[in-house]
Order: sequence, then structure tokens, then C-alpha cells
Amino acid sequence: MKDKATSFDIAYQAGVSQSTVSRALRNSPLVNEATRTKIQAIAKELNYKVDKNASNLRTQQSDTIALLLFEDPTSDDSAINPFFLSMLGSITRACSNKGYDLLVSFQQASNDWHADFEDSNKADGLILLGYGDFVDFEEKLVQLTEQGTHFVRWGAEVEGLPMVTIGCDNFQGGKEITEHIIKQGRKNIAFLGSASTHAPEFFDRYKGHCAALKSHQLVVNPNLQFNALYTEEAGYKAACRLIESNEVFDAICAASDLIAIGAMRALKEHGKAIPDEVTVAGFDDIAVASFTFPPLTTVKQDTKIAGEMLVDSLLELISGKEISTALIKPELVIRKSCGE
Amino acid sequence: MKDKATSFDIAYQAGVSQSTVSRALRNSPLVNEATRTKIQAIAKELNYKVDKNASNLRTQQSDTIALLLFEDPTSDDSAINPFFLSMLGSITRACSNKGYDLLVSFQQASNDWHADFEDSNKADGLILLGYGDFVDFEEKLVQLTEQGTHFVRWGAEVEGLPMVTIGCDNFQGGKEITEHIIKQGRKNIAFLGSASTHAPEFFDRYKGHCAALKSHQLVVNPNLQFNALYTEEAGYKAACRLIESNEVFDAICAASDLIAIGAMRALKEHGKAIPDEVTVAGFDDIAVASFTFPPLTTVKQDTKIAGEMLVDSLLELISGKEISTALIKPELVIRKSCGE
DNA sequence: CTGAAAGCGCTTACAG
DNA sequence: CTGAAAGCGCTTACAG
Repeated sequence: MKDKATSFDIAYQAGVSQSTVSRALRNSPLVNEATRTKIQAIAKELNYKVDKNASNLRTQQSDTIALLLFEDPTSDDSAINPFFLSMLGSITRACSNKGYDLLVSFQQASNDWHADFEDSNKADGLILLGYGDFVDFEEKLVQLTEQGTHFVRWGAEVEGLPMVTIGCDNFQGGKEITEHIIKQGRKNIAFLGSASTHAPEFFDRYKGHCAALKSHQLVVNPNLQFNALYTEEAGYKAACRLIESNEVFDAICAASDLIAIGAMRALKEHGKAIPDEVTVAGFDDIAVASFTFPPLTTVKQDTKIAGEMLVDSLLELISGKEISTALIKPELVIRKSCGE
Repeated sequence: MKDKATSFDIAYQAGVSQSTVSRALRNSPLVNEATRTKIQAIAKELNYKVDKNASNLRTQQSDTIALLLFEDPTSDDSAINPFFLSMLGSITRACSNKGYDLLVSFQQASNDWHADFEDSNKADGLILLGYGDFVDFEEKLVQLTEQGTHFVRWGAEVEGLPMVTIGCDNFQGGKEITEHIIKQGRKNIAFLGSASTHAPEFFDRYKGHCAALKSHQLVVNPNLQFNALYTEEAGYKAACRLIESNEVFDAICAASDLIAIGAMRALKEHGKAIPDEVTVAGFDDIAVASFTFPPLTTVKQDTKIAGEMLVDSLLELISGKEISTALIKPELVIRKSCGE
């Protein structure tokens, strides 16, 4: 059982040429019905599978997509950001549905990750997903584009960056959640999350947040914005700084669920009741969000739709079509952390 | 920039033969130091990458591992069981560290998934991960073994099944968590989770559970075991049946965290206080477990270690070594759902 | 230390 | 509808 059958073995058994075997297995209309049936039966019996390396080498395409997940710094443990884990799941599914294989790889944003997969013909295109200082890898994205690599990225649309981006309408999401908080009667809303070009997605959420404040005649108090990046721990620390700042606040609008969860921990430790004294809102709607206490009001980024859009766009790009930047609609998910 | 450079292009520029280029790029000691340096410089400049398809075809190995995640039935949405998602993350990391690529694929347990990846030379070996009715795919596992496919699986050791398994010591885990529950003064402990050969991991946990009861002179009441498989919803329903059964119980030992979380929902709906009236324990220690209210006492299966063991074992198997079944040690994680 | 050559297992243009 | 043949881009035994 050890030696794998080749198309020549099948040709021999079927009494035809190897070319005909290849055609038959690819369901070429050129092949006689009876011949095809016979060949396919033999192939099945021999447990024959087309050698992908040979066929890819010949056709110069791999029917494989590479997903690059980058994180900086790489966390020690296997605790990948749950939002990206969920995206990974959804992308895997979407690839399966399209008959593509998916190569998954972690990358340090600092590495020379850019075109390895496509240049080595392991993949027909790339999906880029992750976080890290955007300013750091902006130039790599430009490089990728210049090399003509087929790729799509998940993230924020950045002005002046000529590349296709699939992302969430973060501005809209930040606006809607803030309006919800305001509707619950809060007026002094702190924003926990970095607000700079280093983290464009958060920045867009912040801009939406500010827009909502203004449209309700509320002041944007810059002292109520505290930097925080990605982790629960960062959220916890930002909330501690907020509490110690002695600024008046009755609500927290966090740039992500993880930050919100960290903030809730800080609030509890400081004896602040949620939502009575301080309401808390997140962003992402990761699985954990419905199990916090109280359950977290947040903005859902639909990872199922996002994964499908990323894969669909990439496949169109590979097939030579023009694709354009697209934003998915954020969706307010009201639970109890902002009051009923 | 569009046409990819080949080793012939480099040979031409360097004024050597293509064979020498190939050797130099593989750091063969046969190549003159100066020649090697020169060739590598040119390769870098041309942005040359070895074509994986060609090199795999030639060497007949792919430096790629395939991860098959199977689920039956496949859920509609992207909500993969969080435990497996975490495993996926850890396996991805472990592969990176070993210089292997990882192909990820979802499979219906019912499909003809078995040897596609290895037979088509896309991967050197397989990691099998997932759930579904074990009885259904037992024969496929046997088939895989007979075909000489290189694979390791995550799961329970099953008697009489001659294949390598990496798993958690589920018996021990079930025993420890039950002893903890007993130590908190509970005597009527319900077990929520299937206890049959269709779900061997749960069955082992149940056996450990029963062993703990017996060693503390408690009766094993079969009416307190309720079937539930994998989902929060299943846990919710099992707990409802338990409550409606009018059996006396003061604790729930769930076969997984998701089941435990569903059970907590049912208890809350029926006005039962956790942990005062009923204590609840889970299994897995998924990320959500620390955010439930009250936080869930559970048994941790360390996915980081598990992922590394799976990858390490598979690589040894591929390299021709003998490997043997191994169990990772479960770890009691005490939070508040079983009392302080 | 280097080169010429075979061959990995396919796909497909070409000829019939 | 079928076959003989070229060629995808490498790696490596063989000869020097």
C-alpha cells in the first residue's frame, strides 16, 4: 500500500495512454464516456489522487490561499485575539466552500513576510489579518502592491493608500454605540482605545464616537480618551488611569470587547456598579461578550460575512477582476452593561 | 515585476550553472563560499523564491501538515467550538516554530476525508481534531492506519484501536473535579454529558466522576446522568430535563464548559442560585470560563501543550520514528461556581 | 568545487 | 476521440 499510484499505472491498467487518463480524471469532454468511466473506476480502486505538486507546477496555480495572521508583539501563549480566531474560522469555512485550501501562518509584523507564499507558488493569493503598529507595516503593504502580489487585507481604509481593504465601518459603529450610550442618559463618556494613525481602526471608532457627541451637543473632552491596545490587560490599565484621573465620567466606550472586559474588572475592583454608576460598551461582539457580568453591550462585526467577503474578493482579484474596498455594516448588540 | 525569476535566471546572471544555484540556495557545503554569497545576493535582489511545487515534486515531501477539523453536523455559522479554535491557534504556532506550513480544512465526518491530503502530496501528515459520533468514524481511522497514512489524532484512547492518540487524561480530570465538588460539601451531583462509546472523551470523564463518588462512599445515581453533546444549547436542555426530573441535586458536573454555561443559564431561569443552591463545574477551561457569572470552576486542558505534542508527535512519525499514545495532565482551575 | 543530465508527475498544444 | 511529446522548475546522482 505504500507506493502511490501515478497516472501511468492507471493508463497501463486501462490500456490507454497517460494523456487520456489525465483528461478523463479532469472530466474533459474530449474523452469517450465509456473510457472515462473505466478510468475513473480504476483510479478509485487504486486510491489514486492527482499529485498536487505536479499539477500545480504544470498549471502554475495552487488553488490555495494563504492567511497571514500577524501580531506584534507575539504573545507567548496560544491566546490569540478571539476576534481574529473567529475570523480564522470563518475564512477557513469560506475557503472550503470555494474549493480552495487554506494555509495559515503566524507572522511577526517585523518579519519579511510579504510575498513568500505567493512567490514560492504555495498560494495564489494572500489574506492579511492582524494588528500591530500600522505605521510600521504600511510600507510593506505598499511593497506588496508594487510586486503585484494578489492580496486583500482586513482593516481600516487609509487615505492615500492605494489598495483594496475589507473592513468594518468603524466610524459608523463608533457613532452608533455612542448614540446608544447617550440615549441611556449618560453625558460624560470616556473612550478607552488608542486614537492615532498607529491604530486606524480604533481611530475611526473614536472619530465616530466624537461625531455622535457633537451631534448631541456634548463636549468632546480629550482628557477622557485613554490609550489602550488590544488586550484585556490594556483595558484594565486604561480604566485604572481613568479612575485615578479624577475626571468625572458615567460611561465607558471601549474600542474593543477585550478592552471593555478589562475596564469592567477595574471598575469592579474600585467598587463602581455596572451599569448603575458606569455603563460600559465594547466593540467586536466576541463570544465572551454575552457571558460577562453584566452581559456586554457592543457592536458586532459579523465575522462570517467578513470571512466570506475576504475570500470572495481575493478570488476575484486572482481571476483578474477589479475589486474595490468594501465595508461591512456594524450592528449594535444591546445587552445589559449600558442599562436596559 | 510580474514574471517570477527561476534558478536559471540567477545562474545566467551569476555566470554559473543552474545546479550550482540550487546548491548554493540550499546552503550545500559543496559550493564555494564566494560563489554562494554571490548567488544568494542575486537571488535576494531578484526577489527569488524557490518554487515549492517544483521542489516538493522533486523531493517528494512538502514540509506541510494538514489539520482536519471535523464536525458533525456542521454548524451553519462560523461558531466553531472554542476549545478547538484554541487548539487550532496552538497548532498553527507549533507548526511555525518547526518550519512547517499548516493547511487547515473543515471536514464533515461523513465525507471521504481520509487520505486526500497526504495522497495528493499536499501534506506529509495529518492532525485529526474534532468531534462527532466516534462510532461513525472509527472505521475511517482504521482505514487511514491501513493505508499507512501518517497521522495523529486528538481524543480519547480507545481500547483495541491500534493507533496513536494524543489526549487529555479525561478519567483523571473527571475524578479531580468531582472530588473538588465533594470537598465543597455536595452529595447529589448530576453529570451532564453523554456517557457512551459514541463520545469516548465524555465517557472517560464520566467514569472518573463515578470513581470519585465511589471512593467517597457516595452512590452513583444513574438518574442523575443526562446526555448532552458539545453545545451550550445541549447543556441548557439537559439541565432543564434535570430540573424537571425532580431528582434531588445540589451540584452539576458538566462534561464541557459549554455544557456548563448552558446549565447555568437554565439554573438562573429557574431561580436557582449558583453556587449557593447548586454548584456548577465545567471541563476545558475555554476563555469564556473566567468571564461567566460566577466564574466557572473547571478542568483545564492545556491547548498550548496539546498543540505542541500533536505537532511533535506527527513530525516524529513522519521522520520514521515510533511514537506512542500520550495523555496530558488535566489541571483543576478553581473559580467561584463551586463555592469559595 | 562545478556542470550536464535525468527525472519528479502531471497538463496540454499538436498531430492524427 | 486518442497518443506522443514537451515542459513546468526544481534536486541530486554521476562524472569530472
